[in-house]
Amino acid sequence: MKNKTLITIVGPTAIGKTAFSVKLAKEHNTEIISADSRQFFKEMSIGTAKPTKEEMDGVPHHFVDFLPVDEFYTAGKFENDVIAKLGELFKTHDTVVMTGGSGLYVNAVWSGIDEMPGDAEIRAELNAELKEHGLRFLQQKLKKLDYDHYRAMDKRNPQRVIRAIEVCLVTGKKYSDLRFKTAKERDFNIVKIGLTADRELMYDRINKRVDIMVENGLVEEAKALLPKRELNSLNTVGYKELFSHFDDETTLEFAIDKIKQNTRNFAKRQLTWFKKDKETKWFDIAEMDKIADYISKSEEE
RNA sequence: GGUGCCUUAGCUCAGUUGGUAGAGCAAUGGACUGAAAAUCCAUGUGUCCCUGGUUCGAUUCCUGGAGGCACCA
Repeated sequence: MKNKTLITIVGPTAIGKTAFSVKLAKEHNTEIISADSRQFFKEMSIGTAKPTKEEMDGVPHHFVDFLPVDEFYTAGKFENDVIAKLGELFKTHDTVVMTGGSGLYVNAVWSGIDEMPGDAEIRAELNAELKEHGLRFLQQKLKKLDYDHYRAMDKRNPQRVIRAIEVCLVTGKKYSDLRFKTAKERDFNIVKIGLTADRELMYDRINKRVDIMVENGLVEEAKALLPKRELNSLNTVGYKELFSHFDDETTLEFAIDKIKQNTRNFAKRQLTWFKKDKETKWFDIAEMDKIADYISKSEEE
């Protein structure tokens, strides 16, 4: 019988996860783990809708604002760091709330990620090869290293091809032999809550939030980060569109519309990802009052 | 008011020497185990502005009309 519980709130961006988690955390007198791969970074606040001090309302938030933008972070590290943090928090709390929209990171905490170490240098080399010789060249390379995976995967996705080669080279083993070996059993209960809304309402919330970000100084925040635009952390909706604008490729108005559009597309991708998990219980934001009941029932089991 | 050009998918436009049509973007759906707010894949029926005519058949040609743009007055 597990006596500790991690309540997880997932869902598309701008649906209201932050406000709800703070409320939930206060009710359970506990703290929040954020699983938002862009709110990690100290320099990115307005564009990531990072919760403000006021919004946090006294509830401690972990994994927010803890990395500089030039630090390379991964889902694997996140898993380790969060599990360690949970070990601490569960010493003094029976329940912890995790909230976030980064599906891969959430999954890493829920069920773990396979032991498939990477290497930044090798990846950089492979990216250079991609630029120089093209995707086909890398596909052939992977075909020799791991034919099974080559056959099964989406080989038109350069990121996937590179990652697979990278893992093969670093470990000396086949990617396909390392994958899906892990379905870690956690020593705490996991309650999975999904927040959703009608598409129209969801998009409306996104559009309005982008306008608010601009009012709050998103353009200035992005401008300050322009010199670091090549960093992975800044390949992010809300920033990349403004970098193009600074290049004089687009008007500010066009860039803002593009941010809204890309955010809407992103929200849809989040829904597609989260919907795959059959244990997640979905609630429309109009009926969030029913969630508390669901949680207490889940905890009794 | 005159002359010329334009009116085709949500938007920008291509096209059919007359056999009812297609690109880009958008949109929609999906994939995705260490870059994930990333990356990748799939999906195109729309009174071809309206009206009448010619024709076996018109979105395509002709008449008239409406709207837009440009130039001339």
